[in-house]
Amino acid sequence: MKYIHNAVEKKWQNYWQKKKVFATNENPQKKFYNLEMFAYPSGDIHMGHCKNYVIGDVYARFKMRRGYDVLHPFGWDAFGLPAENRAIEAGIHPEKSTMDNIRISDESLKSLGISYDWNREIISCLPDYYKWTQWMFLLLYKRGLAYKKEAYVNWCPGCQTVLANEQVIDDKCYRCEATIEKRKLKQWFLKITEYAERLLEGLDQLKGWQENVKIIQRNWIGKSEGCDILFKVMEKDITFRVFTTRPDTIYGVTFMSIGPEHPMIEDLIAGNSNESAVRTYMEDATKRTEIERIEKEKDGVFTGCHIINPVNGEQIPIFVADYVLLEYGSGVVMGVPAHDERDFQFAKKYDLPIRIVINPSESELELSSMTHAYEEPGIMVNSGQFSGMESNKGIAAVTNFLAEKKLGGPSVNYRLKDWLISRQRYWGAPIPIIHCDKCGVVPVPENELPVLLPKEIDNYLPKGKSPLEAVDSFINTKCPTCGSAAKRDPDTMDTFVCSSWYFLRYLDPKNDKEFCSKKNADTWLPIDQYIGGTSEHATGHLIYFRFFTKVLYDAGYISVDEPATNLFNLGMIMKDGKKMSSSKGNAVPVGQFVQKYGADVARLTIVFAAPPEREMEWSNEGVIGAERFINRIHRLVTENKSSVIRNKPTSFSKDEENLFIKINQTIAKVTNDLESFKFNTAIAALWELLNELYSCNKRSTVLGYGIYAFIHLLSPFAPHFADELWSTIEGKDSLEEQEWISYDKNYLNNRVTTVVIQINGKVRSHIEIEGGATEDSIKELAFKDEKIQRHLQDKKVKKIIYVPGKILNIVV
RNA sequence: GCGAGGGUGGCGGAAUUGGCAGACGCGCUGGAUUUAGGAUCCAGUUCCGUUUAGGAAUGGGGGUUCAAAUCCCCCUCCUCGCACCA
Repeated sequence: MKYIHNAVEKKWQNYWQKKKVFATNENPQKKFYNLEMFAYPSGDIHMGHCKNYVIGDVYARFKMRRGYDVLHPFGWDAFGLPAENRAIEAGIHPEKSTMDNIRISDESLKSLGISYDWNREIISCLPDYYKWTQWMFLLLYKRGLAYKKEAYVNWCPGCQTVLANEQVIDDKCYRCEATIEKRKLKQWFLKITEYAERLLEGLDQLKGWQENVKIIQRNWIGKSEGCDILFKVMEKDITFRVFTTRPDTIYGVTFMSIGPEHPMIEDLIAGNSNESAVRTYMEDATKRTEIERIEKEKDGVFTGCHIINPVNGEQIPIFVADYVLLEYGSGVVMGVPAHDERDFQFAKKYDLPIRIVINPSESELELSSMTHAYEEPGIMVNSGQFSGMESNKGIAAVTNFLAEKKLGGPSVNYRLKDWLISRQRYWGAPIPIIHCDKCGVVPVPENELPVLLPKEIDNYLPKGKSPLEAVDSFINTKCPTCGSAAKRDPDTMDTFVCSSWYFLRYLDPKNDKEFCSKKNADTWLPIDQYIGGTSEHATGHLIYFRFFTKVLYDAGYISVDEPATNLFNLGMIMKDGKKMSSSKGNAVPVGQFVQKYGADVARLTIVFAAPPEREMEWSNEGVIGAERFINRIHRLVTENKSSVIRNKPTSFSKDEENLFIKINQTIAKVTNDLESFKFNTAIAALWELLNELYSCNKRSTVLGYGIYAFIHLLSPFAPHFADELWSTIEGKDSLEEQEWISYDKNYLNNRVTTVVIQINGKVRSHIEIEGGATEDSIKELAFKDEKIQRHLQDKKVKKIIYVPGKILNIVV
């Protein structure tokens, strides 16, 4: 008799729903916030998406059974490029497409039996959600953390919108892979850089985050300590502030480079003879993509102006050079060719002087034989009063010297840039700002939120500026301050804004007065376990939502300043060596799979194939194994139904005792493995117990108890099947309503232990001992052992090492 | 280039305060049952050695140790992140 999954799985899903088994306890005693990352509704949901849900579900169910009041919600990141691009492909209005997809996706998740509290489902493209996204924007605006500026920004010609730095991967768009261009546009930014230091420091307290993710974030924030130096331009009344980490090389400066986008260039070149040459260079440089700029030989053009070195009064030429980044430091760099490789190449190309000011401590550099810059520390030379000083000390000395003379001083720079959130796209939360000719930028008053995204729109296709600009009823409005005609900001917000605060909305999803009450926030925060793919989110979402948390903390709305104490990062599901996706044609659809094999087989396949944090290959072999596992359990239980008992047996034979020990060991192992996300080895332990129960040739109370325990342990992984088995052994209700099974500490150790006998570290024999055998008695047994005696012939025993209960190593 | 992680049978993977390498699964081999099975059950399955005795083996080389997949050094390959950050 084979197990038929379809009817059974439906039956239990209905039962869970009817009995509200997964409804959140509003007044938790022992709260546990278990959250899987927000996902965009793709409609054709496939196994590649499911790992997140399945792993999170196993953990949530386990925690519930351990007596926690678990909050396990889910919702949809429904705005933004992924959802909109999909809608455009299908030629369907984004709202219809998104809501249809959500319906399908919800069905799929329900068919997998994920233990969400569906009453708390949130959908970020609905007004009752994005009202609060807009509210968040206004909060940031009020706190001076949202501002509009004109800047060179990443423009995706495919998606026809600007993108944040975090959305540009290798010079390409993260959604459509078009090569990114630079455009000078006026855009909204969030001042995440103001939180750079706290985002960096906060990482230290995140003990439950993998070191790897923290390292990536540290690098992304890119703190760099150094010194600012003020340089005066000789020909004009201009002073540049220049950041350097190597003020000890200040005497080696032989030129100055300024980035081609720098706004001061116009002032520098005005009226100079090479004005037009510089303009041409600037235009060419701005047109190049970042990769083109990196890959080509470093070049530049002389501006006609000079700068004065503040420590020795030298006059130094100023170049415009496109290897200088406008966004880092001040966009002006001092050129020290002897001690910086880039400057070295530049100086060689233009035959600029190279002056050695640092020598290695053991030798002296020879200018004529130098092929590369010397970037290591050493001894300062040709450096005025600092000559002879160790360069590492010289950094502080020169910095102090400059500070005293008011020519500069210590400075810190971050690689992190402000977060560009404007999008010239239809499918997003409108930016709640009104532009008035008289009053300027005016925020929409809170009581007028949400600023609704108009549903009726002739053309929502991206076309380089926001489609909302063409919707008169939307764009034309009155200034809230002076009442005269004004226009709304036409852009929508980056979808990562929506996902920066969603974890708070689950705490109070129906509240129409606040994004979340303080009480609920204090009850549930922080997220106890956050689960998802971190590699793709390490520098985006996971920084953004930390940033939002800190802002809300500062504003007094929540009492934590880090959102999640534990973060578990998942590896992706692959198929044929590639990431599973419908566009690559290697997707295994959830609907079809569940129909054919059942949700529990899907779940078991995912958890057994590989450790959750590792990438896993979806294979038919894995499915076969999971299927066989279920059928084997089914047979065992049906054949022994009548002998199942729920109480621990109290008396047994020696064989039965060994089995009882195995049962207790398995309970302990599965419990520990569940706690630490080692789901694959938990299943392996269950297989072991299953095989052992199978090989019992005698029906006994221990076997009966073993089956009882097995069903318990199986339930987080295959909940429908376990509940069904539970009911066939006359269990009441669902296992979800039962406490997690405990083990008997007195039956964790085997009665008989095997001591390995080694000679010179090689295994030669085994001795089985019962109870506590002394070292001497083991030695005695070992030397009587036939195999050992043979190996010891003609040899002298030098030393004997005994590891209690494990190994006896005889050294000869 | 810099940073991080990894390399274990035919395959997915176990084993980390150093203590029997290869748990568990897949596949494969043999058998049982079944009138044909991608079903089920039993047994075997790292490699070399006909069997036994034994030997070799955790990317390669060296070291520490009674004992190394595990610790240290050198090399190599793979994956990921960052990449003109001054």
